[in-house]
Amino acid sequence: MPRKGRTDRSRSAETRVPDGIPRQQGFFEDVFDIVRQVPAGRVTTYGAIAACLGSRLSARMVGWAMNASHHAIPEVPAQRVVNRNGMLSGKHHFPPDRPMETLLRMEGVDVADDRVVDFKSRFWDPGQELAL
DNA sequence: TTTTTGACGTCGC
DNA sequence: CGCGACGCCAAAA
Repeated sequence: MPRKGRTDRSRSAETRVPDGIPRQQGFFEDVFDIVRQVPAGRVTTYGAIAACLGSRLSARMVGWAMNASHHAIPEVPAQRVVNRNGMLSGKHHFPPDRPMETLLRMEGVDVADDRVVDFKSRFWDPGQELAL
């Protein structure tokens, strides 16, 4: 199909549907989709998601995508995504009314000192689960 | 359009 | 064992 004169990059402004709902923007969708598949009470890491996407993407992109997760639909449980240390690195980015730590505790994940307790057990590998 | 940043990860010193 | 620098790709300014 013939590509219009504009570049693919500039579709950002056009990716918005008339309803006002921002459509998932490429790479973001992949990240959101994986995060949404993370079961409650479980956590995953940026690197795991990045690896699941093909390792070609850096873990940074995952974090960057999560930044957009706030306006993503449906809501993305970003609280279940932590760094490889199990630290709630993004808690500072959560709404004050709903701290990341609180959300995790609510799901049954014990958090102490901004770290997931027994992170290893709580870890949910998207690459392994989604490989089915 | 180019430049900077970004909720990380891994290698190096 | 602790701290520093680089890399990765994409989006926002």
